[in-house]
Amino acid sequence: MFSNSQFAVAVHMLVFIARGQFDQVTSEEMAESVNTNPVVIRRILCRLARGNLVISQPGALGGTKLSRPADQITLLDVYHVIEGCEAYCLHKSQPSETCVVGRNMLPVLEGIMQEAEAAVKEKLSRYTIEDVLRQVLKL
Amino acid sequence: MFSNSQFAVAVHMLVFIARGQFDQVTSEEMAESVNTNPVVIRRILCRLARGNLVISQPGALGGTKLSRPADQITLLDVYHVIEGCEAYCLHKSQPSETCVVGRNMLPVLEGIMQEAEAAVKEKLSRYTIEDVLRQVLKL
DNA sequence: CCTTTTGTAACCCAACGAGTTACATTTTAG
DNA sequence: CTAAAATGTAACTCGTTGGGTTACAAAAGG
Repeated sequence: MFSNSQFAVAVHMLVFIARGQFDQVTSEEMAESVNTNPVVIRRILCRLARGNLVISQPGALGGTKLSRPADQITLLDVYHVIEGCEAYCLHKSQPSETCVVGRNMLPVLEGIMQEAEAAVKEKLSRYTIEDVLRQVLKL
Repeated sequence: MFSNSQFAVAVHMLVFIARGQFDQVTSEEMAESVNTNPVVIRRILCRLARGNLVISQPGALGGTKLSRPADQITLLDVYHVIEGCEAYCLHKSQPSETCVVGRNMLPVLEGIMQEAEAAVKEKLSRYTIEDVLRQVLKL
């Protein structure tokens, strides 16, 4: 969960796009706001597009826009697109099969971690890109 | 949050110690159950000891025991000891100061992430090592 | 046809996690 | 007093990963 900066950058990008209501935005412009390389932006952009959060157009006058209004994109949507499959990290090596604790620890921990992750998702679902944009502009 | 296996291993260790109610347990025994190197165990053990969750004794017949009953150690206690300071990852490079979004994104995200982390902590506080041990033995 | 932009591949490098060896220190047994 | 067993910790390796960078094919408008 959030072990790299991709989620934060993705939210930043979406908010940046949302602010310029009408026009499309280029990866160059986003890179400048985030202060990183455009390729880093485009890598994340790809995933956002595949997750149907944005629509990108190549070519001159190309760029990216939101696929739907900013108040209909939640941070949970972003989380789903970015975090992929493994949200948390458990044992690296398979614990002992001959020890009761070793044998059963993983499934038990799995259950607890999923519960924790569900709590996070619930929180994230309560914020939209619009909400974040509003908070950003209010500061 | 949980970007490495230390939290899982720490819980594993504590449950392992709790199961052997009376005796002390050696890092060697824990390493066998977790299936890793004893030094990996002792590194985590150190932090658990400094966090007053366990008491370790060097020397022959030495080992480790819980500092208090297993039903008085929550997973939140473990989280506090293991996760240290930075629980989540935001931007790697400081965003643009000249862009409204760039300038204000970090504090806004910080607030949201702290709320998410609080939700996780709340969930973790509801489980004790005793609870986990019971679940493990029931499987 | 030229320019602009996305989409991706390929590479480098720094950071980090985990495993391992080694050893000083502590403590008990004999 | 010495040997053995255990913790505590430093130091090293190695594989993985994240992020930055260059390069280039493909798309699209003027």
